[in-house]
Amino acid sequence: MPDHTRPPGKRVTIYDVAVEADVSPSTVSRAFSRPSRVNSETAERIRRVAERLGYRTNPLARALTTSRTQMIALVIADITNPVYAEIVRGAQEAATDGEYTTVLIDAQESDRLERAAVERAMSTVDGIVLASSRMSDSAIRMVAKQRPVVVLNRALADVPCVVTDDPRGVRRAAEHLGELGHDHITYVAGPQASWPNGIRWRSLLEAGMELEIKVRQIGPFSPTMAGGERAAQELYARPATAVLAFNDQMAIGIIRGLSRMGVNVPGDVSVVGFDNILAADIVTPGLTTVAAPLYAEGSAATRHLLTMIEGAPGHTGRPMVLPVRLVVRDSTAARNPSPGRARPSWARQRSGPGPAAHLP
Amino acid sequence: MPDHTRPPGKRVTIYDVAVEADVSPSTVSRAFSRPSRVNSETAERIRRVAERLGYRTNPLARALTTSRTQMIALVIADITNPVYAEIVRGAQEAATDGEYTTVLIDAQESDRLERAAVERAMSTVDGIVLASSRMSDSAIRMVAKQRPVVVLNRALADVPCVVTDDPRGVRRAAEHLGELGHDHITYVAGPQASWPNGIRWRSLLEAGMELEIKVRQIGPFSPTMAGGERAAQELYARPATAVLAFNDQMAIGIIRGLSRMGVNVPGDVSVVGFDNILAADIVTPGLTTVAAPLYAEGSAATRHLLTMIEGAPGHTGRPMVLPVRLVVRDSTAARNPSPGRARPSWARQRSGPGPAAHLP
DNA sequence: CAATACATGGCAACCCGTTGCCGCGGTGGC
DNA sequence: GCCACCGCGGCAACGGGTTGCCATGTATTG
Repeated sequence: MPDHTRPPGKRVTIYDVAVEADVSPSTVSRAFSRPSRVNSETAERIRRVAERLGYRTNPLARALTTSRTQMIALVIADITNPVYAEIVRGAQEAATDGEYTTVLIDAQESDRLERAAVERAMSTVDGIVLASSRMSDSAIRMVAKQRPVVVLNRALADVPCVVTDDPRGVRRAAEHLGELGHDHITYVAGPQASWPNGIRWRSLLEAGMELEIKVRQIGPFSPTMAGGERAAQELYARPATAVLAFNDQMAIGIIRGLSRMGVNVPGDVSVVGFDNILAADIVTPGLTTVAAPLYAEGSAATRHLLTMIEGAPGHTGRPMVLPVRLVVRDSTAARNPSPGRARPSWARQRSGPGPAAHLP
Repeated sequence: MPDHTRPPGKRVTIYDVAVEADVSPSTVSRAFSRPSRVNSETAERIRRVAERLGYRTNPLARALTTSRTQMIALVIADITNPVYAEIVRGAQEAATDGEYTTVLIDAQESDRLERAAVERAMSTVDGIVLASSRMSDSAIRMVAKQRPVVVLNRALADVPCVVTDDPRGVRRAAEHLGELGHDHITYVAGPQASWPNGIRWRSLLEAGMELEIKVRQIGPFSPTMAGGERAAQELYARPATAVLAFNDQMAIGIIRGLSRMGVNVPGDVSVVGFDNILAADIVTPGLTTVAAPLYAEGSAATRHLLTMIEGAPGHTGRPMVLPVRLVVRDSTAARNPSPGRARPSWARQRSGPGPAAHLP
């Protein structure tokens, strides 16, 4: 059984170093926190003594007076959602570069849990990145009053935000589907509380207007594969040839659900997702999707947060917008020109009542 | 632009509460940290005053004397690896239940980064969970000397460990393949530095012995999809009918690689993975795999860590072993009985002289 | 050469709780 | 009626750095 108590001398402090280096504790302190404030030779000597004694500055004690812990909190909605992996990595790396440590908080899609965790962490961290927060605007503003905050994937007045260029992504997806001959796109909505969900739908409305493509919305559904499978059932009842899903997981669920019911993707229906998670590339068919720069999101949000912590104003004017791109894979194809092929229930149903309306 | 400075009175401290409640600061302190030590009416009064003033105990100041921060570090090898998502969730939840906050450290598969990050976090956390550490045994022991540590997925004398029952999982996989008529299993190895990799191979050797199945190993390959695709090429050159991959990502890569070369899974080759990541269920064909109780791993390791922090000895005798189970999907099938089908290079190569030499 | 400026280091207060120890008043035992 | 004990609260010393201010001693300037 390991022994976690240093045998005699406990922990090495600046006082120990001070005695050994024959200077006062304050000089030792300055040698580390303000090297310019002390003679370089003295500083060097102190550093050597500290090294020899194995001194490590105690971040807690330092934090007590400076109220800087060199830690930031990263709050994500659901760690099992692969979207966040890259975001976390980006944030983590930016934090490490700035000599900060990251406290990860998984809100588990719960407003309550998120608030409680943020509350608890708040006094310990120097700033917070809220990625896809489930909290209300006012709750976020509350937090932003007490600590520097950067919000990811959500625009919010008076709080610095980083968002992706979803309108452009949706537009590109719509163009792509239009070029394939689709004149009607069904948006499969995610959580209504999700900010990107609203943006994506409105962007599609707009794109449809300009491109002369009809659009409609179904949902909301849970933003998971299971949600997508439920959406597939509804899609089966009210067929479409082109579908834009709120995110990749739903898109994958939709494809699975449709396949199970005998509907072919992309033969009968084209499906486009959002985010470009890793799985988008390994499913069959490969998922056409709007790729968000996940790593860059985490990184940009964190870097901005760090500058705020260092005292920068925190541009709250307009959100920082990150570019997206459309990744075309195999889940989209030209609109099937021969409805005469043997998929009667599906093909016929589109155009009104018929005997085979609800065949498998 | 938000203002992060409380206008007049800075932060509320026990001293403010003490004045207002007309008691000494120590009484306020005790009212929160040792309620039994103070008259219940007094405590109640103090609590009300504190509430009114918006007092929050400062965890840093508390930590300074108690040297307990109520934080633990969770170190993972690679956050983009989906295996860790569930582990993190399990750990996170256990930590939250125990009123602890989690500091996540992503080592990015780098020994150096891991050591640096652990070094930095060490003085701030009460304990550390090392999930699939890339550090050397001695480095881990070093850390374990200074803080309570629980190691996940690795057995290490003198340090508490939580591992999965890989031998049993491998055994089950081998039995499954044996029942399907396979008399030869190829193990596709992951990183040699990975502790589970060694265990899995040795377990397969053993299981092969008992079940009278021949085994061989190829690799090592990187534990990623790309690594799996490279392995597929080698498998193509030296064919096999049954493959056990180090992990699911490699298994998925193998299936993709083989498919691209015209080899059918499971028709020509059965593939078994390890871990049962989410993607295992959504690829085509669905991946047969040894499911590790990922959530339980994170949870068990963390709970054990917390008991150690609370002063329990930390059973270092034998590792805690978590059960696994075989999840059978569609990537395994009976060994193809008709080598006469049109896949000459593949079928012939196996048996050298006679075409049917190794039929069941 | 006097006067001012600067570099350097020490002193002591401070950050905000925690805790060992002591004292005071009240209660119960004998 | 005396003493031991208990419940409760206060005092003061931490814990480990940080930092404003002052005291030197040396360098610069006029």
